[in-house]
Amino acid sequence: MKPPSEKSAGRRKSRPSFEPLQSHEIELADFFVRMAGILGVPRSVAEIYALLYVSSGPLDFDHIQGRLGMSKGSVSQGLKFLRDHEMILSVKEKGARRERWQPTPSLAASLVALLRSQVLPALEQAQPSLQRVLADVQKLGAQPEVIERLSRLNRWNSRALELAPLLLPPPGA
Amino acid sequence: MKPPSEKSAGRRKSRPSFEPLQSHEIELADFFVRMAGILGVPRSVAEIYALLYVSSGPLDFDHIQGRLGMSKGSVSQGLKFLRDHEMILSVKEKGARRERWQPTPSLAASLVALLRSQVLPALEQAQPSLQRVLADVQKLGAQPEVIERLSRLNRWNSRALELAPLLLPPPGA
DNA sequence: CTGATGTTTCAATAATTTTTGAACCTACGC
DNA sequence: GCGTAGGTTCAAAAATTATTGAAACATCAG
Repeated sequence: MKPPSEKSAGRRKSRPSFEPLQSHEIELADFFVRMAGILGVPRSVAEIYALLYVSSGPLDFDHIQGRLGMSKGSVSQGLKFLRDHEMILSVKEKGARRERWQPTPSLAASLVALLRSQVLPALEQAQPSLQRVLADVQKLGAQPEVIERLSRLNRWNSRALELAPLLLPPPGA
Repeated sequence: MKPPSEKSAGRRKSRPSFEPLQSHEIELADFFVRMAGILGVPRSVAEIYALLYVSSGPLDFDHIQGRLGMSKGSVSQGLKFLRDHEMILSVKEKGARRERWQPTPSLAASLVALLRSQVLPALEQAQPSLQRVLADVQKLGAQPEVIERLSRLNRWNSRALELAPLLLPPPGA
């Protein structure tokens, strides 16, 4: 029932025991959590990013887990998310086993990648769907007003798809 | 236990019985639900908007509830949300008791209002917080790299706040 | 007023999303 | 190869968010 206390941990593996977050770290995390929330990014991911953001050097897996007090699973998934969206970089020293992480230089670029990954697929998937809907209401002889609305929606979607590569340039360009 | 069947409803109040959604209506709803999801807007709200969007005239409370098959509570809250974000208008005929709803003319303006309401408060609230964080890390003598990052974040936030009124103009301007 | 219609509120429930942790991989140094 | 540090997976639990529906409220016609 009672887990071994931090201090009396066995000899074999001196459980490092990390500092709890400092108030400025918490405050920054709150900021990132809030912003992330708008885009539907989970709290744990935002916390990891915030920690890396205020840290002087790159941090490894165990430090992140220790300082944030979250589970391995969350850290692993969070890092995966941040990696996939090109928001962090691994800095592996030669001869070292573990990876260490830091934010990519540009937060702006990171946000663009994030937006891209959310919005673009939706726009692409919508295209044929919207065209079908428009065709349907035309066939069914709907009011001109409704047809006009749906036409406009279609045009918007097309334009957004054309513009997307410019506004949200893909990583390799 | 057994509710009175649709057809055999009592004389007094001929329960109207609304048509189920047609396939093109469902498809459009899916589109709006998807897009709304990106901004964290709940499904029921998106469905209401979609229905009004493909409907020829304004719809009243009962029609919305009936055709979408959702509860009174959801319809009420959904309409409140859409009203608050200026995404729908009520068209009450004189002498009529119930309100009837239709989308505002510009979906673009609606989206702007929505974004505004999500992003602006976050930016405003963040301002003092970010400044405190920056002050703290300076006082604590952090690495120049970290200080630089946080300075940049601060500048961004300030600029975003300045620009916001231009990009996301408030309703009355 | 009064009664009925139309709408809102909100506590309870349902649905969804996030987090956890233990089992399971994987690759590297030996 | 072998053992193990380092990390991933994923089913179950916890936390959060959305929906329901019955009761309360508001407003208008009579």
